[in-house]
Amino acid sequence: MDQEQIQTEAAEVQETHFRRQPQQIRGQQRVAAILDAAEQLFAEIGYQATSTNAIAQRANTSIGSLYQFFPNKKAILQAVVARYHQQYRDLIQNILTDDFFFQSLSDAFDSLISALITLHASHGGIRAFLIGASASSEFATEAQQIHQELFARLDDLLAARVPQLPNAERALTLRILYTTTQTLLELSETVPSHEQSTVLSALKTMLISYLSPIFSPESI
Amino acid sequence: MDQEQIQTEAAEVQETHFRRQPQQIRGQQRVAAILDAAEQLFAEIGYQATSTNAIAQRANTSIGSLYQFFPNKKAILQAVVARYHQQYRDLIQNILTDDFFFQSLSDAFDSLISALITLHASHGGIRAFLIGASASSEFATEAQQIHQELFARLDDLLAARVPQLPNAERALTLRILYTTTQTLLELSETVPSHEQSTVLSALKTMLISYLSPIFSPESI
Amino acid sequence: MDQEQIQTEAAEVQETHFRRQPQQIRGQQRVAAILDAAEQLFAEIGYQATSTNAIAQRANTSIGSLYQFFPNKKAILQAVVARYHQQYRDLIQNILTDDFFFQSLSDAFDSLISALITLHASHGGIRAFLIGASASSEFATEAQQIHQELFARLDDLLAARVPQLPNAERALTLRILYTTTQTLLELSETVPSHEQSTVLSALKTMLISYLSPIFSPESI
Amino acid sequence: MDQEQIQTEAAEVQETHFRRQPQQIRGQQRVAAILDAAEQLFAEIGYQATSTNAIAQRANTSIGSLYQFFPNKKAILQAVVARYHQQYRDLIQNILTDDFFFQSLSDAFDSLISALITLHASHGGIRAFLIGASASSEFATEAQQIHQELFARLDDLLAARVPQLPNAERALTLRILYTTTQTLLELSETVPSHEQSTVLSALKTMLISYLSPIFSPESI
DNA sequence: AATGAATGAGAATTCATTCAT
DNA sequence: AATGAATGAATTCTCATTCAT
Repeated sequence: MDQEQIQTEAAEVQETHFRRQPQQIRGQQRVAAILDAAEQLFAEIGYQATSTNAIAQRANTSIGSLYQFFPNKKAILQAVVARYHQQYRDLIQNILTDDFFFQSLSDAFDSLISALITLHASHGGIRAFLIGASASSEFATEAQQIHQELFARLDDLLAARVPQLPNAERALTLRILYTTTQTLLELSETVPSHEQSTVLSALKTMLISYLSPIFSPESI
Repeated sequence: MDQEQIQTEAAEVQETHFRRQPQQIRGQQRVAAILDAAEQLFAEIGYQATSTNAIAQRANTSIGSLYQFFPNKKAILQAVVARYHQQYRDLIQNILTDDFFFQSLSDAFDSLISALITLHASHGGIRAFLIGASASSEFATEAQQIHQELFARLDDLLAARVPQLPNAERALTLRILYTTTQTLLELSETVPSHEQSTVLSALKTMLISYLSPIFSPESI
Repeated sequence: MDQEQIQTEAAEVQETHFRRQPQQIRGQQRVAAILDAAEQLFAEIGYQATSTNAIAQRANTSIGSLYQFFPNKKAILQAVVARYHQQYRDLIQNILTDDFFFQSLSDAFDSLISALITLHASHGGIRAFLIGASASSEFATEAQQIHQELFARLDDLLAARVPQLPNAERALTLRILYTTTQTLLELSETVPSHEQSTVLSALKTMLISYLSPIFSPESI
Repeated sequence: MDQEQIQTEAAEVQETHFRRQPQQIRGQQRVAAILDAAEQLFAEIGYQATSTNAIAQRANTSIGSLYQFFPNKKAILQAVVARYHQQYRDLIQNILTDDFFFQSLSDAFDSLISALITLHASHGGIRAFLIGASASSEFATEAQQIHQELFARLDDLLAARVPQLPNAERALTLRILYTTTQTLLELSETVPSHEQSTVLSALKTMLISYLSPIFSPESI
C-alpha cells in the first residue's frame, strides 16, 4: 500500500463519514466540538453506552445539528478514529526516517517510544477505547487500518536493514515488536510516574535482546 | 428443614450473583446452558450488545427462566467471569508449585505458558472480552480480581527466590512479566499455527533476558 | 336481605374463592398462613404491588401450593376480605341487638364504637386497604358488601325506633352516621393515644347532635 | 445564552419532576394533554394499573414524547398532584380571609363548603384517587403536603379567634373538622343530587355543634 | 443552519400462572 | 400434596433518528 493510496482512502473515508462538509468556520468549530465530545465519551463509557444526545449536549449543540453533519452514530466514531489516525500518521512520519534502523537500536527505540508517548498523551482515551474495541467488535477493521500503514513502513525500513530475512519472518518479527511495545507503553502510562522509566527500560531491554540476534546473526 | 436444604442456603449466600441456586438437576443444566450462551454472545458481540432475550434464546430457554436464576444482566456476566476464574485458579494452582522459580527459567516459563495456552483454548472468547472490557469499563474490578490472586502467588514465589529484591520493585517486575506474557500469548493464538512457536520462543527470550539480571545480579 | 340469604351467599363465595377445599388439617393451616401473609402484604404495599410469589414466600410455602388452593390472585383477596367480613359480622351481631336504639344514644354509640375499635385493632391493615381500594377500583363491590349488611341491620333497628321517618331519609341518615363514624374512628387510631378520647367524644357529640332532633322532632 | 433561556433554566430547577421544561408551545400543549390523560386514568383505574403507554395513547402522543418531558411514571403522578394542589391553593386563599372565623360559623362554613365543592367538581377523580392512595402508599407525603398548608392557615385563623385554646388542642380540633368535612363532602358528591343539601346541612350541623362550645366556652 | 419536539422499535425486567417431578 | 422450574405477555424506559419551526 503506497503513499498515494493512503491519501485516496483517507479522502474517501471522509466523504462517507460526513453528511455535509461544513462550509463555514462556525460549522467547522461545531464539528470539532462534536468530535471532542464524542472522543471523551467513547473513552469514558464506551461506544454503545454513549448516546448521540449526550454527545450533542457535551458539545453544546443540539441533536439536530449533530445529525446535520453526521448521518449516524457510527459515522461519528469513524470520524473520531480518522482524526486520531491522521495525527498518528503525522507523528510517526517524522520518526520513521530512512535511516531509522541504521541508528543504534537503543537510539531508534528511544525516539520511537518517546514519539508514541507524546501521541498517547493527547489521545489516551480513544486509544484505550480502540484497543478494547479491537478485541471483539465491528470496529476492529477501522482501528487496525492505521496499524497496517505503520507496519508497511516499518517493514520497508527493516527490509532495508536486514535484507536476508525472509518476508514472512520479517512480518512476524514486526508484529512481535509492535505488540510488545504497545502493551508495555500502555503499562508505563498506568503506573506511578516514578516507575515509568523502569517499565520503559524493561521494554527496551526486551526489544533489543530480541532484535539483536536478528540484526547480527553471526554473533549467536 | 433438613440438612440438604441448609447446605443449599449456605451456597446461596456465598454466590451473591445468583437469585436462586437451582435445586433440581434440570435447573442446574439450564444455568449451565445460560452461562454457555452468554459467554459466547459476550465474546462475539460484546456485553452491551448482547440482549438477555438473545441469551435465553440461544440457551433454548425462556426469558423468564433466565431471570429466575439471575437478578439482572450484570449478574450473568459476573457468573460467567466467576466460572472462568475458577477454572483459571484450578489450572494455575497446579503450575505454581513452591519450586516454580527454583527450576531453570526456561522450564518454568515452558510449563506456565503451556498451562495458559490450555486455559485460553477453552475460554478464548470470554478472555478476549475481559481484556477488552478491562480497558475501560465498570467490570475491570471483576476481571482483575483473579489477576490479584495470581499476582499474590507469583509474588510469594519470586520473593522466595530473590529475597534481596525490594517489594515495590518485585511487584513492578511481575506486572511487566505478566503483561508481556498475556499479550504475546494472545498474539500466538491469532497467528497461523506454524508461526506460533516463533512467537512463544520470542516471548521466552524476552522474559529470560529481562529476568536473568534480576536473578543473578552479580553477573552483570 | 334476610339472614338466610346472607349465609347462602357466604357459602357460594367460598366455593368460588377456593379451588379445592383443604381436607386435612395441614392444608387448613396452610390456607390460613396464606391468608395471613396476603392480608399483611395487601395492607403494606397494596394489592397490585403484592406478588403471588411474595405471598407464598411469606406464608412459608411454595407458589405451587398456593395455586392448589386459590385459582388466581383475585381469589386470595376475596378470601381475605371474606374472612374479615365474617369477623365483622360476628362482632356486629352482638352489638346490634333489637333494643339498640332504645338505649340512650350515648350508651348505644359507646358500645358500637368500642366494638368497632376492637375489630379494627385486629384487622387494621386490611380495613385501611379496603377503604383505599373502595375509592376507585374493581373491589369496591367486595368491600362494600359487608356495609350493605350492616346497613340493612341498622336500617331495621332505626325503623323500629323512628317509624315515622320515610325510608329514603332513613337510609341517607344512616349513611351520614356511618361515614362520619368510620372516618373519625380511623382518625382516632392514627392519633397519639392520649388524644384518642378527645376524638371519640367529638364523634359522639356530633352523632348525638345530629340524631337527637330526628329521634325527638317535637323538641325542636 | 440570552435572558429567555436563563429563565427557562431557573424554572427547570424549581420543577424537579420535569425532565425538560417544554420550550415550544407545542410542547406545553403536549404536557397538558399528558397530565389530563394521566389524571383521568389514575382516577379510573389507579396509579399502578395505569401504564405509561396508556397515558401516551390517551394523550394522542408517543411514549417517547412522554418520556422526553417526564423521567418516569412517578414524576407524572407528582406533576398531576402538583397541578391539582396549585388550584387547591388558589381557591382556598380566596376563602380563608383574616376574618373567616369572625363571621358567624354558619356563614364561614357555607363559603368554605361551596368553595371545596367547586374544586372537587373540576378534579374529582384525582382527589378521590389521592384519598385512596394516602391511606397506604408512598404518595402520602405528596398528597398531604397541601393539607399541611391548609392546616397552617386554618390554625392561624382559629388561634386569632380562640386565643385561649392550647396549641395542641387546636391542632386536634382542626383535624377533626377537616376530616369530617372532607368525608361528608365526598359523600354529598356520590349521593343523588336532591339529597345533596341534606348531607351538607348535616355536615354544618355537626361542625357547628362541635365548634360552638369551643368558641363560647362560658355558655356551657 | 439551528433547535428541540416527536417517534417507536427494542431492551431489561416482572409476575401471574402452568407444569414436571 | 408439595415443590420449584418454566413460560411469555406486559411493563417501564432508552435512544437513534426524523421532522417541524
